[in-house]
Amino acid sequence: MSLHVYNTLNRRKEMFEPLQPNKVGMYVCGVTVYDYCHIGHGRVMVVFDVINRWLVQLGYDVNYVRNFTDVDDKIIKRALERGIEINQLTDEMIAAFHEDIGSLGCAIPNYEPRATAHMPDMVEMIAELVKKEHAYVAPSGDVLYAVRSFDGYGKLSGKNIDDLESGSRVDVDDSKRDPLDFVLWKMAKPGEPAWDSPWGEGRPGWHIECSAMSCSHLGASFDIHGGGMDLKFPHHENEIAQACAANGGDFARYWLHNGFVNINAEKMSKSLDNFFTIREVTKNYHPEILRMFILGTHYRSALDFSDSALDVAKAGLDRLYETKKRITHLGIKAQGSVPTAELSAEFCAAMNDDFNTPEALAALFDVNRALNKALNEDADITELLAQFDAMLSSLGLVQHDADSWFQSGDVDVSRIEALITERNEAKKARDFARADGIRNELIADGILLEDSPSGTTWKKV
RNA sequence: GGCAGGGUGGCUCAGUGGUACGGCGGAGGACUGCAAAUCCUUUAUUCGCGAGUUCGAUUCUCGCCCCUGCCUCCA
Repeated sequence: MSLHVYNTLNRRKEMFEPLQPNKVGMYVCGVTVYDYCHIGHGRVMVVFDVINRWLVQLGYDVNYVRNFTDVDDKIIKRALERGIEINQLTDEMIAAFHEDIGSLGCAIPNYEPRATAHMPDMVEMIAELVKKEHAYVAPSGDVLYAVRSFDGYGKLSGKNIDDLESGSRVDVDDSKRDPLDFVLWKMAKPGEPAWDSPWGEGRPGWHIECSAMSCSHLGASFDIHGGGMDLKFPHHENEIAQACAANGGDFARYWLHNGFVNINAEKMSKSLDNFFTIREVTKNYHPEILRMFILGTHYRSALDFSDSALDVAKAGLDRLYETKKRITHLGIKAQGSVPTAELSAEFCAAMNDDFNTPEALAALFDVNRALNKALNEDADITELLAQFDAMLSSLGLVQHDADSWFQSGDVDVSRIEALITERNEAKKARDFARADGIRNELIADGILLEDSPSGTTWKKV
């Protein structure tokens, strides 16, 4: 079965066919860098990391682009509050972003453009829109996009302009020809960061940067554009209006949107102030647990965040690491990568069906069980191990050393090892009272000893 | 008000026109000096409620109830 993806544009699953055979251009909306990433951001990054991995697994040459919004009102405000330069803030947050997202096991995209590095592209696109009369200069001096000048406006989000206005919460602004018109170029107030433009010193509106950066890296028409569900309207709608009107291309052909992360059945967001940052959560839970948690639910569904959900994710991940640990201790290594044709049919079908990671995980656990069974029976595991490995790397899971997975934290390793040696001697002498005494002593410290034919190991519990 | 998505066992999460995947948890067993891990067996006559279509619906249609989201910055 070939890859099918749910395309928000047409509200159905479609067979995925890239513009150029074997090549995929994918743009994902990144973050505005004024604060640390929360779990919701983490979800987007993990989801599209897995999508990227799968496209690569399918043999596509993927050009993955993810931007940083490093000019914006919130950034200006935050820098002012902290009394630091804007660049200092954005550099700091970009570094933190890389740390956080990297800890989640996400590969770095091919390009990570910053808005401030693409001013000429934006100015050029705005000029084109003005020239084609899709944009106009308002009395305030701001350049606005005229939504009614673009026929397809509302197609992505399934809205029409008149409906939007009837029940609208859109601010009425006299300088706008239509309340839904949005800013392309914003005139700078004194003290604000500003760039030159034919309309005076100012800065770009939020939406134009993604149109300009995606087209500049991927062309006027490209394959995939992704992001969180909340960006569907107005951000992505506006991106389409800008890019299509300016370039005349298709812009993105497949629009992929991931669902929200919820807290107590409510959307996690900055505005509701009910968010957890990645670094907060990973203080208590290994980041890979967060990744497992994210992949346990289909990317388009809502994901309910709670400690108990993370505990469940951890339990599942532990199970996979147990297998890896057994294999590691037996000194067996996987032989290279597995071509897609040889990957488990169930796993492939799941991933090809709009990246159904929960179902893919079910296939993974089936292989996990088969592998342990084979190990118990001392059978040949070459094939199973290759499958196991390929699935894990497709999902970006179990990427750490198995022993350190179970042994992380503050522990006195030499003391544990000494006690293991002492206990082994006691066992040899059939002094089980002493042996159990040692084990209980360690259990009190959160250290669990496990005997196996290949020796005694320990882990933190 | 408009539009969109959802309600599946103790929890979680898939899925399908022919009585339901996986994980966690529970129970029993094998293995073990005992454990742990692993494996095996078991744990929903049932998929929000009502009606319809059908030989047959959790899956399709209609109505209802409830939840969430978008319509303003937001991943």
